[in-house]
Amino acid sequence: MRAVPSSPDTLLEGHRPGRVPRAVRSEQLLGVADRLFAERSFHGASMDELARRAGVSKPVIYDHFGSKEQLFATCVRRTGEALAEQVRTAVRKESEPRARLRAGSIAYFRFLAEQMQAWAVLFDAQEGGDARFAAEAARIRHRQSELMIDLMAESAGTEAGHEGRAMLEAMTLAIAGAYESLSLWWREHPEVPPEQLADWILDLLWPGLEGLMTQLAASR
Amino acid sequence: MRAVPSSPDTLLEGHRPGRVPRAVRSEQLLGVADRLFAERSFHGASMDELARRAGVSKPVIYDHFGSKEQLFATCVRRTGEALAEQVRTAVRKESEPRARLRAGSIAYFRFLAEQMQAWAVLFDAQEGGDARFAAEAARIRHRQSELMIDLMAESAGTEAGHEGRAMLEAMTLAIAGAYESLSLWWREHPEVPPEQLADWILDLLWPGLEGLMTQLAASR
DNA sequence: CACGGTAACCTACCATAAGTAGCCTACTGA
DNA sequence: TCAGTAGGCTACTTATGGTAGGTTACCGTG
Repeated sequence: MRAVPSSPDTLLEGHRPGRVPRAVRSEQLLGVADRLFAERSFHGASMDELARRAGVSKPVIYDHFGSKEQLFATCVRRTGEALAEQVRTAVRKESEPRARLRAGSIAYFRFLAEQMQAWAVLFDAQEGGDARFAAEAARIRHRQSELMIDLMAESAGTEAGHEGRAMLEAMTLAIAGAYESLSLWWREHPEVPPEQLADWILDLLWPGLEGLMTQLAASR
Repeated sequence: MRAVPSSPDTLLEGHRPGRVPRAVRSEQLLGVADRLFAERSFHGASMDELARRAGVSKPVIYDHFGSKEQLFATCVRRTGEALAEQVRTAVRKESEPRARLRAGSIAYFRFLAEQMQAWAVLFDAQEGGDARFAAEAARIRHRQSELMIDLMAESAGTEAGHEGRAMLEAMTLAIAGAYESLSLWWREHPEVPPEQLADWILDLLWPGLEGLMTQLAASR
């Protein structure tokens, strides 16, 4: 075999076929992996296919990412960060707590709608099955909700002490879980607009959230 | 080889070693599988080890359950049903909506506390990784929350129509997701008592929930 | 302008674990 | 007594994550 390294999946400018600088290769591999995981989900994606699609041999991938799980974790983390960034930006455009939460929620669902692909990577992970990225998934969820709460608190000036700390963390995660599940439901009902989803979940969460915040502010 | 089938994991009365009626073997296998999945999580558990522990050969397991995933799904479903039963019973002991939700929540967390093992089976699934039991997990989550809402509605006499239907379903799932995430958090903070968890999440969800219910009742 | 060192890659292989084909054997009822 | 069958077993195949060890293009230096 070993014919001309026939144009791989993604054409990188410059470095014709083979031989590409490490950073570039990494990026390319992550891109291909993102797509692959998105369409086949973690378990269904094989490293052999990934290698084939990337026009590269398996050891190259292992040299870059160590293991399938690490590669997956990296993909998830990147997507999670992009999502967080979107939300953060949207939230910062508003000043009133409820408006901020609403804006953040809409941004969140919009991101999912645009990046169904990335979305799949993010959530099939937890659904998907192995308990292996629990850590990664949890971290994302954690950061996501912490972000929203923090951003809300920005305007409320709350900073809970002792006991309230645990509660805040727990509630934060619970909320993130609610968003996650709702996102899953949305997959089967894509006709519902993001704003609608946001309004629903705000109606559900906001009253209690407001109560918790004033309660925290009082006991500080 | 083929020595005396040396006492397997679980001694079944009657049928000494080998040869056991189908139903009994099924039950025994499910028991061993429950424990195995609980300690090793789906991916980490191998069918070879399961067979070894059960004192049986692999094809027997496949004859009973078809595949590792089906076996796992069965375990999850059973546990989910047990959980639902606990919750249902607890909820029925109260009559006021809020009290019912609280009782259900406490029962939910108590179940998890007592059955950490079963719990692991239920939730590592989603975390765990493969997107393969998504269906099963979703179904459980769905039923779980539907149950709680239905039981609450029992006393409120609400039965939404058209549009509200979708919202109710979505919110129902969101709530289940919140409980799930909270349960995950609880694993790292077992010192918090179930009642405390219940109160926290009630403070978070109840106000909005009440609002949604009256809103539905009005638009009916 | 050789030329040694290293970064980027590859071929071939191993190990594990899911799942299967085909045979054997203890019990049951006629 | 003796089929017929439910309950089991051994021994394989296949798929796939992961690795050992060698090969070639590139680049800075004497």
